[in-house]
Amino acid sequence: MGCMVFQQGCPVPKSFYLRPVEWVARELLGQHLHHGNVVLRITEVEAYGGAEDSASHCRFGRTERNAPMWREGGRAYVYLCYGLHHLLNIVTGPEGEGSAVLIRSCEPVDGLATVLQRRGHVKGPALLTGPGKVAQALGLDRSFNDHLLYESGGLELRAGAPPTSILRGPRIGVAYAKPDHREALLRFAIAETRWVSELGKFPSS
DNA sequence: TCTACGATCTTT
DNA sequence: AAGATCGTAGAT
Repeated sequence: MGCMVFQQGCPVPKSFYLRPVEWVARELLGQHLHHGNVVLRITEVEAYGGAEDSASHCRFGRTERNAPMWREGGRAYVYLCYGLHHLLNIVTGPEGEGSAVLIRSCEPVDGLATVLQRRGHVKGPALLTGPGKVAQALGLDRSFNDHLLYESGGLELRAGAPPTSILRGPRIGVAYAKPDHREALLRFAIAETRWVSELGKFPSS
């Protein structure tokens, strides 16, 4: 169970998600999100876990908004951020754990014309670095909240090529959290790609 | 009810 | 460096 590898193009099974959020986060790198004709390769993620994580939406316990996060892993948790951007999370762990992985950046694999159309006339229209851009490229809104990613139809996760090396650093935009959680190294990115936000905030090593 | 504030992105 | 823009959560 430590590492799960699937043949490329296969739907990722439910069991993949029912593991510690940090493992799932790392192994989501390289996997493919499918929605309609659009296919994106996940290049950057962040893990958020449990009621103890003061950076997580679950820090206040069960609420109406975070309900999907508390359910069984393998579903989407989509919410509106700053009143403007939809953010896509993938719920992990068993029912009641309250952990999820934020999808922060992706590289377009297919359906680029659709992505460009959805992005509009902004600079770097296909540079999907940042969670708001990812959800926009996939055409997601809150109607995808609670959607199961291991069932066919709609938004799906399928196996892609695993990365050869991974960057690890602190999460972005969680200044409000307690120091331990603010500084926790729970952001992961594929090293050999430019599809990563805030690259400078990884330890220079 | 009321109020403050975001797991952000874009332009200035 | 700041504005856009609104749902959520905690306070009243």
